[in-house]
Amino acid sequence: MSAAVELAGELPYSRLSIEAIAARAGVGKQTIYRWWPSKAAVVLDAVLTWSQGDDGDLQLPDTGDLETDLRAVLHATVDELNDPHYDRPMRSLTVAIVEDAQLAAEYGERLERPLHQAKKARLHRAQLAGELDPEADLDVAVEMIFGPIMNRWMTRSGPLTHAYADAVLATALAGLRRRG
Amino acid sequence: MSAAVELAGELPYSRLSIEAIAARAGVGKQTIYRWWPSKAAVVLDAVLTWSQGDDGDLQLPDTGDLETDLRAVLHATVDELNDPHYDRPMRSLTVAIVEDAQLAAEYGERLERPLHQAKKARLHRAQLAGELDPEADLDVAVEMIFGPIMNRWMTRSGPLTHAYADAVLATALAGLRRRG
Amino acid sequence: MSAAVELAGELPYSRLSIEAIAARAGVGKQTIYRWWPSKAAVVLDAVLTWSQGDDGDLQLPDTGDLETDLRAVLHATVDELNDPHYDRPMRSLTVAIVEDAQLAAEYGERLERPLHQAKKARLHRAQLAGELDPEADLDVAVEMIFGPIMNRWMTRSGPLTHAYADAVLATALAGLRRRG
Amino acid sequence: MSAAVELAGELPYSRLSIEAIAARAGVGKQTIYRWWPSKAAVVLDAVLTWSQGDDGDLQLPDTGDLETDLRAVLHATVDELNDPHYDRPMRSLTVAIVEDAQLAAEYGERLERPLHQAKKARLHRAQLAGELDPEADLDVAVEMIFGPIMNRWMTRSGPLTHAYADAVLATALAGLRRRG
DNA sequence: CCGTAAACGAGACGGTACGTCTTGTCTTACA
DNA sequence: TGTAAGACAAGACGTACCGTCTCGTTTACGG
Repeated sequence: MSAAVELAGELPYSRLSIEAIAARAGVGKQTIYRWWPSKAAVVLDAVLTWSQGDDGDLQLPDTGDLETDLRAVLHATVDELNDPHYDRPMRSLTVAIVEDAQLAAEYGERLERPLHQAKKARLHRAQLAGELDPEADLDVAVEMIFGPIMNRWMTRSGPLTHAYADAVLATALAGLRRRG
Repeated sequence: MSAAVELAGELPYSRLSIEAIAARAGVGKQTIYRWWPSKAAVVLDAVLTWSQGDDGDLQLPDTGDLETDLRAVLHATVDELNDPHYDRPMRSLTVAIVEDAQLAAEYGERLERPLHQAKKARLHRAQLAGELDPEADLDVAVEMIFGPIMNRWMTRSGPLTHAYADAVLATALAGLRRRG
Repeated sequence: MSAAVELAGELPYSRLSIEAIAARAGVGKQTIYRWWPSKAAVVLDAVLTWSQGDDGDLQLPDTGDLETDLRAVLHATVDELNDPHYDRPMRSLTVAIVEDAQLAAEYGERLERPLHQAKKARLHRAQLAGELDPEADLDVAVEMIFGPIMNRWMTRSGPLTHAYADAVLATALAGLRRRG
Repeated sequence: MSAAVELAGELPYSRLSIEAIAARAGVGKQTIYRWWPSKAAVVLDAVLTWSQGDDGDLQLPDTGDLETDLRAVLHATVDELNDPHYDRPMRSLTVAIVEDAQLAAEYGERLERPLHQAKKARLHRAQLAGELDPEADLDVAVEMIFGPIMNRWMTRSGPLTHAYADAVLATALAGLRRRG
């Protein structure tokens, strides 16, 4: 239910109760327990449902210039991460994932992997176009670009700005570009 | 109290109760509430106490070859992150940090920043030695190297191996090295 | 629950905890709070349940001789008050009543009044038979007979014996008998 | 300390805490524990201190007419019992007495007995004057007169009025007067 | 078109933990 | 030396939720 997303947007994960979700949804507790094994699973499904609009555009933009395209994606990502409506439910989900390996696997399968594949596909096209080193490991490459940003978001180790995203992107691409 | 670390090593954060910590420490609950405002703060102090041995060696190795030195540090980091005795309390702390901006700030101040400074100092020496681009933003540089690894640890988005660390390091340094 | 009576028979009221009653009854604390507003109310209901056997015999003996009948009742009352199994829960209930006017009202309604009415009815029959002054206020009369005994029990201002009860009864009846 | 009386006048016994008494008196808790073994003992001493003004007039009025004199005493007693400033601390003390036989003994010794003796002395003079049966047990007589009133006060089994006191007194004296 | 069974809302239940309060003991620091 | 101040271990308070378990009551499908 999307009632879970509402509440996840209002409360930190630890304050989020199945009881409250059920009440908000106008639903008996048992109905929730019938369909999900844990609060974490509810949150995962809630976030999945909520972000299902994204599922269609599993295609990153491709103008022919990788850095331009990725910059657009990173800026959008940064904007989302700075938007409380996205930030709060996502933090709840992240908490669940950090605690629970089982859930992390399901999250990886259902939400992260498709996104990862889309990013990797864009990098692969760039590699074929000679923009990137043909030897580069593209899984690592995706994580070089997005990992530092996600890490800064999670730990709030610094301000999450377009400028930061640009710096990360520039450095990562510099390391990934064709040598020699 | 280090009794908190013990329990944090046995249970996920959500199952970790102040009641249990107090009982294990042979202490009244009120004593804990007197000194810490929340479970999260207890966990932070517990981890700080526990890792205080590290506080002295705020000096990264310096053999003259940056990549060798960082590789050693990253391998050690990866090994720690793969050790359940370190992983479990650290995940508890991470959960607390993801949920609570206040705590994240305190964590940044007391544990992360000194480590960050040490890493940055090593990079700075490499920059002076001409191993890195003199224009490079070293804060970003540190996060380029450690961010992807921490992110993979947290989200378990892939195996956390020495090889992965090496790949991240190589790519990051390639992007940071002197151009032209 | 009659588990409350057990505990009320073992501990003074101030040491009697809802936690302990719940544990002894094999019941969650919330279940008690759901049904009773306070420890006092639990004790009242416990005593009511426990003494419900008495509810049927709301008829005092009537041999035709009032003093004989009342003596029997008073002796039984004194014996009960001297029996720890009765004394201890009853003291708990009394403490609750002395402290809490609300509870006193409910106690009066549900336990004391029926007993009072039964006593008054016996006195009324005696009054019709000419054993008592037709002008006597029978509510006062009941309290003249039982009040001093209950007061001695509560305050332990002296030994609570059959002889004492007899002396009270004799004096009270002397004051209540037909004048002239 | 008379600070205890203040608080006993504001709160029911169960809410009265040694901590609060100490704080109100500007005194360390330990100082209280040094001098009194329990909260009950503090309350007893507080009430004793507070009512020590009465200690002098251990003489009941003696106009020559017993009923008139006792009526005056009973009316004063009833008025006190209906005055919250007296009622509340006294209820606290009563609760302590009902629960604790030890304290009841001390209370009997230090507060109740002198009053009882004064009442008994007045009855004794009446007995000598031929107003009462020379055979009457005066201890019982005192309790016949005061017991019903104290009992009605404690249990709130009915309104505590001058009229009630008069009725009790009249009945008791009727039973105690010279027979034949 | 109706009987029946699944899923439902509601919410009581035995429990665990919360964060607060008080108890009686023990320690510190000042006067 | 004695006292206020207050930390401490212990444990009860009353509340919030947990996950399980009946309860009737809708729906909605197969006979």
